[in-house]
Amino acid sequence: MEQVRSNPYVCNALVDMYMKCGMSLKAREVFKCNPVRDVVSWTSLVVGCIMEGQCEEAMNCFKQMQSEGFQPNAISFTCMLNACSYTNAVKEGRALHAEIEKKGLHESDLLVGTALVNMYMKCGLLDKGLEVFNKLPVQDLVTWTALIVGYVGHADVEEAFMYYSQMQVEGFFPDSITMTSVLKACSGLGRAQVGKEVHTRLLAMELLDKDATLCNGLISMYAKYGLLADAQKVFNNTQTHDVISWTALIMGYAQSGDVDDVTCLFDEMISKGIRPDSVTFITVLNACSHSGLVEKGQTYFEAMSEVYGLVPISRHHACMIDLHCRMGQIAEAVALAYRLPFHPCSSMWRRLLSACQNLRELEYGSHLFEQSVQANDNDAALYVFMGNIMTMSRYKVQLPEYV
DNA sequence: TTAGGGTTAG
Repeated sequence: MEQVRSNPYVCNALVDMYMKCGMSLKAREVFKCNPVRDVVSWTSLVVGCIMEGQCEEAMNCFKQMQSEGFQPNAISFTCMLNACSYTNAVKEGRALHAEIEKKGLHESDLLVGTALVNMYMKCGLLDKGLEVFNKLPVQDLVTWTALIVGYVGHADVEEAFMYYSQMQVEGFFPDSITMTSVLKACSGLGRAQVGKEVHTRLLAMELLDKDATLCNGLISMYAKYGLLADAQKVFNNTQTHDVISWTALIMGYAQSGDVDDVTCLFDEMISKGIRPDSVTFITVLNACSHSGLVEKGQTYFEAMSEVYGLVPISRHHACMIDLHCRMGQIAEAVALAYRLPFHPCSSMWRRLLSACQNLRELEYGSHLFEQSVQANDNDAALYVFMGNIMTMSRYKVQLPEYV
């Protein structure tokens, strides 16, 4: 065993394995015992930190590696650029870019170039990402996809489609990762026809049988456009359904206002052995709220924690408050808000005050207004609601005199 | 002999 541990290659592989298995303490132990630490051992440590979401720690490791005299290479730069893109660390990313340019690594190594493009795009510096992309001596499918993903991620879907076309003109054939992003762009484009064309393309590429993400993306896209028959057809033609496929379909029906279909689908999902999750419940509770089904909503809300062990978050509570507000049950809505396990957020205060405005509830309104401005006195909407409540409740009180 | 690039839909 000692012989094995004294071999630097074995030590590096061990650090990498432990880090990738989430055993960072064990990895660090092996790292410390490594007789010949080098840029590879340090990089394994850096990658492990990034995988754990400890990007700041990754940057510290990178600096410490340099202070101990190890020069970063193309691989360590690539890893650090990833850390920057995860954390939006533009300043650090730019500093790495400068070092990379000094060494000419972006020109000699396409993986470094792609990581640079990706870093700028993820951080929202789209023009800079495009500039780096254009200056690369060569690009490949991954580099093009990084560019497209960047535009889609920042809701610039027209640009994304433009580069999707240009990529193909340049002779690069999209794969399932490219298409996942293109599909996401279709949902945000506002033109269902383009989505249908992408669907036809996916069928021709024979990607749908192999990729559940693409199928779910298609269901979701059709649901968003209100094309329920198309969403249902993709769902029916898909071999296996997970909670995401079911919820996407349920969302489509909820959007069309058909609460009976929503509850039927929910029951069917359960009967197939798929457990609903937090998002499924937000969808179902919203559907109940829009249809004014207080008791049904209450039943789902209780089942969420009692049957499925899910802890309601702010959005679930907001649905229940909204449900009572819609039904004019202001006392119940206020009671819910005061029983929350956290302070009501500003949208909840606004929802409650808006209900008071509609109901001309001066007493509840005044009380809620005081509470809400104590929590958030910068929200101008609260003052507007209160002004309206006062004006309208005065009208309500005076009304009998004029009748 | 060991470390690196693009996706995750509801």
